[in-house]
Amino acid sequence: MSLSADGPVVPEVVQTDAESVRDQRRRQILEAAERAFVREGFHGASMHTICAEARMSPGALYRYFRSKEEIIAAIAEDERRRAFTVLQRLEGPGSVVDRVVAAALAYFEEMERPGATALALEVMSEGMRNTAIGETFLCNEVAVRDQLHLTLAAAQDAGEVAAGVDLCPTISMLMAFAEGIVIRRAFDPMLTRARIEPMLRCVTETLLRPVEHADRRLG
Amino acid sequence: MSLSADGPVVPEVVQTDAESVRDQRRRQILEAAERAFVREGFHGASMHTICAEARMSPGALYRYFRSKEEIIAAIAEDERRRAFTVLQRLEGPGSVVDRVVAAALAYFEEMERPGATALALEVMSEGMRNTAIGETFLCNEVAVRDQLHLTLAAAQDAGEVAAGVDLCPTISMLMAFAEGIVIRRAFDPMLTRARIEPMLRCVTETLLRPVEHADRRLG
DNA sequence: TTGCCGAGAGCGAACGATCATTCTCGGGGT
DNA sequence: ACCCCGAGAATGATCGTTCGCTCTCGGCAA
Repeated sequence: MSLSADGPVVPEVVQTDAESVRDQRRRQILEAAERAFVREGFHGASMHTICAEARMSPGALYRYFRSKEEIIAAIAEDERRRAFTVLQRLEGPGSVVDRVVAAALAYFEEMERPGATALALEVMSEGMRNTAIGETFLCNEVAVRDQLHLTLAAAQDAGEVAAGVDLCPTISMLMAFAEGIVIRRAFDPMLTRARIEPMLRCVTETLLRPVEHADRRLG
Repeated sequence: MSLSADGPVVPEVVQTDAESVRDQRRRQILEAAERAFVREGFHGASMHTICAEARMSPGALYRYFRSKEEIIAAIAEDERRRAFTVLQRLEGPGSVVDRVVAAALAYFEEMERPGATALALEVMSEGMRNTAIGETFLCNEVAVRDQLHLTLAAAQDAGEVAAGVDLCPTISMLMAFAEGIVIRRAFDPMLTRARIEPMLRCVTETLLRPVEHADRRLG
């Protein structure tokens, strides 16, 4: 990065600070916008509301974001990045079931942030239409699915997942279950982590075991 | 209701026809609004768009609905009613697992209607804020939960569901799973009924079996 | 039959409010 | 001196809603 070896040039600290100030302003706006969107939705919240929430004039705000759409896109991308981060748990220690459950629990914890679920629902709604936000959302879905596939395929090779399990629909089921729990948790205070975990683990084990077509009854 | 016993008054048939025409217009508007909302969301779609979709002028439309909010509420209530209807499957023949799975499959079929999932997501988003639509949504959630509780409690009394199963969180899990599958299906064409059914059945059986705390490994 | 009547459906321009965005301009740092 | 930042008024567009008007149609007196 240093262009000259000895000249005092512009100290990197200053440049970093300057960028940091700009980034800080952007983050301030994004956090304000997030609060506004949680309260009133992407289309329900006006720029004036966001400005008020960020304690900024429209003129100032528009120096950092070119449009409302750009703010929404940035927030959707943040959401994407955060959701994807929990998949690091897939590379931790323990059995494959342990790791999948750990990732799911981390996801639930992540979504406990106030309004996180409301925001996710908003992103999903937007994702159903063919907007740019939808692109981001679908891209993330594919990335999550790929990551899960890598983990489960390795576990299957190692004999930890039954050979007869068709991974793709199984992954869909796991993702559906996790997503469904997140949404339900927003309305249902009974769904604590302590109550979720054993069932989640049980279901995960069931899904990764060989398919049993025999008609079973409870004993 | 009849003020005179023998007078010819106004024949009821005429009145019925008049109401039918009005109901037909209302349904025409609701269907148009639904299409518009699916395309652009509750807040994204304007009354002009809805009017164009319904081939009506604003003046005409406002004779049938007092506000946009009223249209949204009517659509949310339709959604609620439809979703609740599938629970009739809980009273059909077969084991409790059969019946729960049948209800879930009926729900998936119901949600295959174009845009149904988009609409449901929109209703959920709105439901997260404390609007009147949220009231409708939560009311429906409770009704579904109660109905499931009745069925499962009866099955538990009959010994068909393990006595150790805590029904309330189990019901939450079942609902979460079903809802998650519906949402995922909107993005994932792989989730056909044929692929879903065995896994759904397997998971349902697992959830209704006694909790096993012992650490199990695949054989 | 003809002509007039009132009711209600429907139309589309128009309303005030609010939307996202831009313009103008004063103040502070270099 | 310059320059960029930020404030806040102003912009045209669009929002949900209303208003004044026309058209249609059934009933009734002549």
